[in-house]
Amino acid sequence: MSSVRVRFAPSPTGKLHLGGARTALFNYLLAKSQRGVFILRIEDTDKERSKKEFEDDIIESLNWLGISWDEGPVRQSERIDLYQKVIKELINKNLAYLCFCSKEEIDLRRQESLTRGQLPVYPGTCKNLEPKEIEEKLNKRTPYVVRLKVPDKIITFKDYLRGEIKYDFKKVGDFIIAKNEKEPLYVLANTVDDHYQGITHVLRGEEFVSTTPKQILIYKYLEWTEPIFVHLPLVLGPERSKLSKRQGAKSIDDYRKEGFLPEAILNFVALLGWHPKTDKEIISLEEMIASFSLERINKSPAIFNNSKLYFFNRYYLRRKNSQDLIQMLDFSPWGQWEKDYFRANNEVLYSQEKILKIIDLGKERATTLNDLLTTVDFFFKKFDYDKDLLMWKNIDLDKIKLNLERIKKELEKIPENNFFSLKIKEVIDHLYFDDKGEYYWPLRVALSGKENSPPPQELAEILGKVKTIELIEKAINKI
RNA sequence: GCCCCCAUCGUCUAAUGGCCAGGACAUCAGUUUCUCAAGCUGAAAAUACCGGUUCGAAUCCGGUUGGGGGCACCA
Repeated sequence: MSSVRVRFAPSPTGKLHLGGARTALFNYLLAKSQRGVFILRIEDTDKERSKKEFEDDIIESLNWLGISWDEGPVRQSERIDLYQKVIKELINKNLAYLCFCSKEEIDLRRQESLTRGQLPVYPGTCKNLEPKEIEEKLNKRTPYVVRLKVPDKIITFKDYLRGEIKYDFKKVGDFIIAKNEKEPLYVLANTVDDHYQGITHVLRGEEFVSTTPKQILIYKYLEWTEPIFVHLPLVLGPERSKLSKRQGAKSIDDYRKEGFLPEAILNFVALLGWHPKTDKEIISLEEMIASFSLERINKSPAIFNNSKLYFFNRYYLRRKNSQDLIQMLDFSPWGQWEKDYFRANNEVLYSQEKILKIIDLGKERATTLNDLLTTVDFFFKKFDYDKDLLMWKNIDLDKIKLNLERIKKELEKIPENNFFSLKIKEVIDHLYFDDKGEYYWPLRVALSGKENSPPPQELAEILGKVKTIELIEKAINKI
């Protein structure tokens, strides 16, 4: 059995989005699960729309996701000679011909057909031009395109997921395969590359089903073996239509910038149209490779919803090693905080160890990398709050003040080298009779300025004894 | 308009003729708890509709409806 060779063949006309990432992932998974080869091909035949920046974005996004390729990137713009050779061969075999009809002419006819509710089929005006005529027109430098002759019949082809699909070539007419000998169109260039790169399985979006018969015709004309076609169900946006920039579809790069983790995106996207055999949905790239199979891809389009992506991101973020997280976090606001707070007070920044603890607390409460630090921002900036925030239930502020003073007194007794959350908690737990909140709540507000925060004893440990006492005093003075 | 594809909880999906249609996210409730988050327990929630085949249909067939894709000198 010949080994599997697949490709991901994006056109660099936009950034990589979730749909493209899924197509890339499925190709990658098929290759890896079969010990095959995964090729990255950049389909940049459209010079108008292809941009280097998009190519860069696609490559960077794939790298970031951890989807690696074995061959490429191969750019179609660098293989023009190959396509030219094939175009010539098709013409020589009288399977394709030069068409000198002007674009305006064709467009006009199409409009007419469409308004009459008919299909715009090319009538074959240039199909049987005499060699002399062709030569004349070429000498006059008349612009032309290359059309493929289509048989007057219905052909059926097999899609791996959908089975036999019928297609009537009468409804298409002789279609254009190249703008000229050096400028092939998608149908041609894509087919030629798939053939010469020995592609065994074409996994691509469902939007390509209708071009498949055209490509199959080329395979037949050239007596090439067809690959297996697997048209993936589309990933639909919340508006229930194909993902596009137009509809505000976010790029992988956008998700990265928003603080999403590659493993979350991968896990999320893998489940769009595919499902492992078991109910285990938290699944790593390695596990996907181990359990991937084409049979388990389904046919119906998937509308993605963000809440599950958020869930995955929270899940992976919580389990991420804080040491690794340090490298991934955006610390640029720290400069500002440092100036505002630490420098001004002539204090030292947190030790590496304490930063790790801060991240530990933040990652439990964050959805993305970006809001990790903001959930614990009180560590880094001056904060203020209304004294009413110190109030717990209906207990009046005088009592709260008393409690804070008691906390302060007790904490002052703890030696600095034993100022740990466990010890702090132990001390506070000796203070209350039945309602912890009378002590913990005002302490939290004193240390964070917020009504929601990680446990106050954790905050105290990180802040250190001096800072903690200072913040408690500040709270006392407010009342 | 024409051609093609698709159809299970709100969303992603499992169940490839046969046990109460299972899981995940989201939602709600309880539990835990000083708050938040996380965790744990539970609830509500679906086979689009109409026929047919069959002892038996989410599953096979036909139609209806709905959704999507395509109809470029884009990919």
